[in-house]
Amino acid sequence: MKYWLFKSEPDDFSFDDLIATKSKGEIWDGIRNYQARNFLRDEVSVGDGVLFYHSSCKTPAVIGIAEVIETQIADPSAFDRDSKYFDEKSTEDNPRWITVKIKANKALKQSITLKQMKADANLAEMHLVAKGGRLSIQPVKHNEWEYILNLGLE
DNA sequence: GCCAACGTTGGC
DNA sequence: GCCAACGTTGGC
Repeated sequence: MKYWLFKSEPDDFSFDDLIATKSKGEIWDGIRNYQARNFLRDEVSVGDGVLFYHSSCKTPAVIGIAEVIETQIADPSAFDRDSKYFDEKSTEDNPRWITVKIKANKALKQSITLKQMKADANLAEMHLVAKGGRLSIQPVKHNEWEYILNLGLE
C-alpha cells in the first residue's frame, strides 16, 4: 500500500465536494502534467491512501483523507470538446491522460496547514514543502502519512 | 495581482 | 537536441 498527496483548488473541487459523492467517489480528472500522469498511470493502486490538499486558497492545507477505489481510467475530460481539459491528441483508442477514482475517507479533525508542514522537521523531505514543489500528484512516505494522521486526527 | 519556479512548444 | 518564448502553478 502506498500513499499520495493530491492537490485540488477548493473553489474548483473541495474535500466537501468529494464527501458529497459518498462511496461512489469521483474521477480525478484534469491532470495535464506528465509526471503526475505517470504516477496515476503506473503507481497508484486501489486501496492506496490519499492526503487531500487544498491549494491556491486562503489557507493551503491537508484537509482530509481519501482512498483510491479505481485505477486505469482514461480521463473523460480529454474527450470533451467543451471541457477546458479537452485534448485532441487523446483518443479513446489511445488515451493520453490516465487517472484514478477516489472516495472520501474522513476529514481531519484539524487541518494540517502548509505553514505548519514547512515548519516541521519531520516533514522536511516532502515534495510539497520543497522549493518549486508544484506537482499535483505526489508520493508521500509511510512515516509522513502516519505523522500527518496523528497530528490531524488528535 | 505579483512573481519565482517550472513545464511545454516550436523554430532552427 | 538546444533554447527562447510562452504558459501555468501556487504561495504570498
